[in-house]
Amino acid sequence: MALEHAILVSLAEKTASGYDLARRFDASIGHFWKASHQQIYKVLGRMESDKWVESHLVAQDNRPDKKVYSITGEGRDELHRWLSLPTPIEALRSEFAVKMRGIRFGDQEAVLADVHVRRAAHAAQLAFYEANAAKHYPDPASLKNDELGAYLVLRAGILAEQHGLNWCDEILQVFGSER
Amino acid sequence: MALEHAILVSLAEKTASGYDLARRFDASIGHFWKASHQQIYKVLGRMESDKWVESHLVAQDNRPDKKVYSITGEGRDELHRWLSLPTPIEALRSEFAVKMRGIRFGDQEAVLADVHVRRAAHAAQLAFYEANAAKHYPDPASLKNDELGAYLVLRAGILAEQHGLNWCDEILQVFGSER
DNA sequence: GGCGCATAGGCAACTAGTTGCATAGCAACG
DNA sequence: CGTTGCTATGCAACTAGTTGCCTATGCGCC
Repeated sequence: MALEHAILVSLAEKTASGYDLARRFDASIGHFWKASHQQIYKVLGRMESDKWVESHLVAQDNRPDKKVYSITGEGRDELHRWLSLPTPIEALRSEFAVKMRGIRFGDQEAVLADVHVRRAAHAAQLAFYEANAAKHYPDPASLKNDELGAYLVLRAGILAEQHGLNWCDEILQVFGSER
Repeated sequence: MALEHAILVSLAEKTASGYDLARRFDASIGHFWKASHQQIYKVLGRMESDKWVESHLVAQDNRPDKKVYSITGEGRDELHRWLSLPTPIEALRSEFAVKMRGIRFGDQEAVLADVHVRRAAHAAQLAFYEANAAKHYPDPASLKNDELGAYLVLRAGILAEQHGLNWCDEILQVFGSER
């Protein structure tokens, strides 16, 4: 499982409560690794027994108490070890691709309507990423070391959305329904 | 779950035994939906009780008997229904992206070596897809209706590998280790 | 004759992840 | 004063998928 390691990366960047992590997994990190808050709390518990992270309770004004987690030395060792491991090629699973493969067994118009919806979603996400890139990394040539990771995955997001957009355009072109 | 639907698409194209399906999920379909043979046999059993598929035993010479599955009318109805449903945006999960985000917490050289390995894998897969495309679809303009699905996902494969390749190149360029 | 390999089908145990729900404090709205 | 909504944490039950193992036929190789 890599959720542990995604959490380690996130906690290495900045300490956080389970709730904070859940929000990070809804936003920045969530663009390349999704996790529900239930899953996060469960895994945090296991990681704490493994001594990869430790927590302390923080009382807050006007809000419930929270448990702030931070990465331990052991956690950093594990992260370092994992980063040097060869990454297995991930099994990509695309329900959308399954549909495209089977398009001739369904209602072509309905499927193409879905393609249009996806195309719009890719375009919107691409615009969001590009605005982000322009705002936070106006000068990629002079990036600091601690910004490189976030920059690289933002670039991956941009490339991925362009890829998604291109494929949608090809599909629509093949069926001659560009509009 | 979409494995059922991936199997329905595959059986709608051509009847198959569980073993045949497992091989298809290792090859063509496997490029966008992975499944182990254990998972396939399990799901086929459920699909048969749901009347989406039916099987009959076929005795073979010099080989064990096999159970050949074919899609039923109900299965075709279900496939048709599913194809018209809006496709949820899939949660992409990239362990590799998690590593890139966390690269500063590990051994940079070791991680970049992994990037080189992945780059080579993408290049090889791209060459494989392109050879396939040249062989099977030399003239994309005159595709028959029953070839469109397979052609479109092959194009998706090509675009995806180019995307993977581009990202690896960007990473290596940022770290100035193109070699 | 033993070994590896391809074909063919499966079970059992486990892990990862999802869905649904529960609890609780406090703020803002009407 | 009740409802909605955000913060904050978590359990229970379930589903999907993985890992490891097993059976069996028959071929070719050494």
